[in-house]
Order: sequence, then structure tokens, then C-alpha cells
Amino acid sequence: MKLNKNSKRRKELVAIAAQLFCNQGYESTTVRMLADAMGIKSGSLFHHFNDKQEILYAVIESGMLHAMEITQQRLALAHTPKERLHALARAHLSTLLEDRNAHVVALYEWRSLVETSRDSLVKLRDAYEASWREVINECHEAGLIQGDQSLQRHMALGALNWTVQWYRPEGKLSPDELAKELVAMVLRE
Amino acid sequence: MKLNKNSKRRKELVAIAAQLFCNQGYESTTVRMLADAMGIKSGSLFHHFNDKQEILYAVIESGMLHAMEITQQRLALAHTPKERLHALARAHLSTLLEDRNAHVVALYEWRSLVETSRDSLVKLRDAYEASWREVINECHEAGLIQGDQSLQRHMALGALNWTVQWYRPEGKLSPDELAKELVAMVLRE
DNA sequence: TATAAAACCGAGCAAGCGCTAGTTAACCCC
DNA sequence: GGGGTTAACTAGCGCTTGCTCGGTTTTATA
Repeated sequence: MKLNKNSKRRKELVAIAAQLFCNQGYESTTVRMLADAMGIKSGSLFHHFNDKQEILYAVIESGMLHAMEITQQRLALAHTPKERLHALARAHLSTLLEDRNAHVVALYEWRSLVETSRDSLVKLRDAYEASWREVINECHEAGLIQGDQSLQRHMALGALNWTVQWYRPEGKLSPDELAKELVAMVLRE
Repeated sequence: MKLNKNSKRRKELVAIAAQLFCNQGYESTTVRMLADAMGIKSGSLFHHFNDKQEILYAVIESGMLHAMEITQQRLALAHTPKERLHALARAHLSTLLEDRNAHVVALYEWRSLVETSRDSLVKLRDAYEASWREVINECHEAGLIQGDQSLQRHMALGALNWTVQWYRPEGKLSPDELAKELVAMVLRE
């Protein structure tokens, strides 16, 4: 059987799966639950995906591709190293908020991927992190910070990824302000 | 059947379970795998725990109690606000390293807890975080930082918890140095 | 060394799991 | 209006899951 990976229907299904995986975890979500939420029978699921594992892969991949897109858009508009760092933080927050389900799944369901899938997604993640390496290096060359670059990158990404646990955009802190605070913390301003 | 929650044997079993849960996730670890790793048959497991869920609870609880113990020890030796902040960061790292399995499980298997268990552990976590609130507030009163205290707490905990993804103590950065860097970042030094 | 308690075994049940097979219904294009 | 494509359905197979339970062995205590 041949599957169309770009079909509109499939994208809808991936979004629904992202929500269930996000709320209950991959292993606790059965194909019957997925099918119910999608309004089809469990057997029909396998018309769109070869197996359950492929759904998880699709969820995480879609979130990552979207993240990289937004990141490139924002980076293209930023010029100074500090602006570019802010752009990265802002893009990261955007994807965590707009695409929250997929990103929570990406953060918390790594382990459920089989090795080949994981390897392929690690490549995507590395490509994303390359932007962070690059921009932090620019900040160093501009004399904005000193010290261990990879430590600074890990601290920033850790603080950002943790926002899924507490940050709600409807609160008193806007995403822009939050990104600004993060940049200030990295640059020790 | 009455279970002894403080038995030595049970603590051994909890440590073994922590390792399996950490490596493969709670849902993907079957009671048969647990029993195998423990050197007993799957039926015997239920002589020590009422059900599988109780094992998960015990793993997370043990990690948290240990964390709070170490934190109080280190805090008792620190006096200035900055020293106390360093003590918190250092204690957090210690528990993440010494008790890595339990803490990875705590971070990544929240969702698999039933609500009553989760509620009870949230109370423990809140008690732990109270130390952070307190010390960060001391730093503010001493004039070491300004701004949003809860934001600063979340950033610090996010960066610290993320270390389980990348930090290895055998590398070039000692836990003490890492804690120092984190304090510097929070205090914008 | 007798006795109670704790730890474990062996066999298996009922439910739920991912997934398959074969079929049907609606649509599109020549 | 027949052939192909896509999306859904029904039914259920084979296996694994968490957990039970009566009986046995090991360990600690007196």
C-alpha cells in the first residue's frame, strides 16, 4: 500500500494525534482512541499510516519543520547579533505556543521512537540547533558575552523548553517580553 | 494484604524500577520486565506493591524526598543570599546526578500518574520550590537582582532540569562550576 | 529448634492491544 | 458509464498486558 504523506487529510489527523499524545502520552493513547477522536474506525487509521509509530514520527516532524520555518523567517528580519538572538528566542516561543501539542510530544516522547526514526529526527534537531550555535558565536565575536558557548546555548534552550510547564501567553508577560528577558539573561545585562 | 512501605527490600526494588522507567518509560516497562530485573517472578511483585502505578509513585516520591533532604543540608551551611542561591543550584544538580533515574522519571512520567497520586506529589514539589521562592526573594531584598521573581525561578529551574539532557559530570565542567555559572546567569553578573 | 512472618512461585484469567483482511461507497476522468 | 483511486467500514486474530491466588520456601525471632 502506498501512502500520500502530504495529503490534507493526513495533516488533520496528525494534528489530532498531537493533541492526544500531548495530553496522555504516546503509549497510553491507543489506536482506538485516536480513531475515535478522528471520527473514523480504528482499522481505517492504517489507510493513512503504516503503523502507530509512524504517527508519532509525523507529529514530531511536523512540529520541527514548522519551527525551522518560523526561525528562518524571523532570522531574516534581524541584523545585529542581539536582534538575531532575540529572533531565535521569539521564534522558539512562537512554536512552543502555536504548536504546543507537537512540541510537548517532541520533548517528552523521544524514548518511544524506534532508533531509525530517532536518528532521523536528531538530524533535524541538530540542524535547528545550528542556528543557535551560529548566533551565539556572533554574540561572542561582537564582544557581547564571554565564556562557554555551548553552556550558554544549553541554558537558553533549557529555560525556553521549560516554559511549556508554566508559561501562559494570556498572563501579564507577553512572548516578546519573555524573549527579551531571556536574551538579557544570556547576555548578562 | 498489608504492605510495609519502608522495607529495605522495597527500596531496592524501587531503585531497580527507577532505572527501567528512566530508560524505557513507565508505560513501555511491563511488570514482567520489572520482575526479571529484580530477579523475581512477576506475581511476586505484587507482594511489595499493590499495583504498577504504586511503583511509579514510589520512584518519584523517593527522588523528591532525597532532593529535599540534600537541599536542606546544603542550605544550612550557606549564609549570604548568593551563597544560598548557589547551595540550591548545587543541591539540585547533586540530586539530578546521584538520583538521575528517579528524577528523569519525575520529569518525564508525570502524565502516567493517576490524579490523586499527582496531587500528592505536586504538594511535595511545591514544598521544594518554596525554598527557591524564599532564596530568590532574599536576593532581591539584598539588592542583588530586580525584576520578576517567579520568572527568574522558572528560568533557573528550567535550565537546571534541562541538564539531564546534556550534562555529564565527567566532562570539563564540574557540578560546582556549573552551579556557579547558573547563579551568575540569574544574578546577571 | 519451633513458629510466625515475609518473600516468592507457577499457572493462568480477562481485557485490551496493534494490526490485518476483505469489502463497500463516493468521487474523478476519459 | 466503466475503471481507477481514495477513504472508509466490519470483523476478528494473535498476542501481551496488569493482576490474582493458592501454595511453597526462606528468613527472622524466641
